[in-house]
Amino acid sequence: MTLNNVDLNLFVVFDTIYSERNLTRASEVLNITQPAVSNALARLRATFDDPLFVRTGRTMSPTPAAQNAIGPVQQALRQLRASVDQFGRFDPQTSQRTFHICQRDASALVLMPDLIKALRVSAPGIRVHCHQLDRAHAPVELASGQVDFVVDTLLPHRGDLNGTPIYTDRYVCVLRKGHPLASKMLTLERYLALDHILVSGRRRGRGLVDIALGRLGKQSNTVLRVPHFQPAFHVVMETDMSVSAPLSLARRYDVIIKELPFEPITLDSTLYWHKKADLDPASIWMRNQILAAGRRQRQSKLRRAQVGS
DNA sequence: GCTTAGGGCAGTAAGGGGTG
DNA sequence: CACCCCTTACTGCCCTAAGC
Repeated sequence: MTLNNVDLNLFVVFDTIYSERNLTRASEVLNITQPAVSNALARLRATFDDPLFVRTGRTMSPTPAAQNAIGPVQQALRQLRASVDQFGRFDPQTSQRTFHICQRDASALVLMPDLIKALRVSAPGIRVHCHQLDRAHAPVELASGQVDFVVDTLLPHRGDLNGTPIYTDRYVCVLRKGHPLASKMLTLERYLALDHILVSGRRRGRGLVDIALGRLGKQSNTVLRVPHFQPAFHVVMETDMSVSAPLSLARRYDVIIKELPFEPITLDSTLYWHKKADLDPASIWMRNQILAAGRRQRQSKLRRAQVGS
């Protein structure tokens, strides 16, 4: 028996006849005429190559083959009905869905604690898997469904992706507590004299800070290059080196924060998703959760203190 | 895009078997 | 034997594919 040649409605008829043990009552339940049920039963008999139900007095008794089939059929129908009921709905309280998010460590460090804290309350069954951002492959991964969301400053423009800003951050200079410059004004000369850490996922090329300094005809003294911010902060806290990092991230460490002594570098974090997920209730719900975490991030920044110069 | 032919399914009507 | 109820034959409707 191949399923593509079988009308799956026949299994609903099978289940109803089994429950009612009577074709006339089954027809009333199914809201079709009795001969229609009889014809459906004839097709079921041809499909299963078994009488399935035989008349014993005034009832239709199931054959051993029907007895064997009814369990799996009823289980399959239950699953189908549950799927139909769930279609187009998303209940965060009961969902077991896993969301895959590609992002850099900076946005993960800023967004995830707040996002996950909120999810543990509103959606305890939901899982979040964060993946390292590969900007070149991110659009393809979104299109294939391997990844649900990408958080990045800028993705190559594609018509099949949608994006909305989450929060805007700006770069600041980070020093350890007790650093010789901790209580001094950070001038451009003093900044250029520091040993710097460059955080970049790329193996070569200038960072945002050196691009800005380049416009002034200057260059920082970069002595360490790392792919993530977390090791950079730990090195800063143990040495007299400095790192230029997003303010919202710097605030999470016990460090001295100074405004950069040149043109401000802003960073617009954007949430990207594929257009095919536009109307997916689960995707809509998660987008709102991420955007809400971004809003809370902005509000907490406004509430907190000024940065030194 | 329209027409037509064919297949599948449900409905009606009639027939027939089983039961009380 | 009357009644219940299943099966069968026939009909009409709908959908799909092929041809133009």
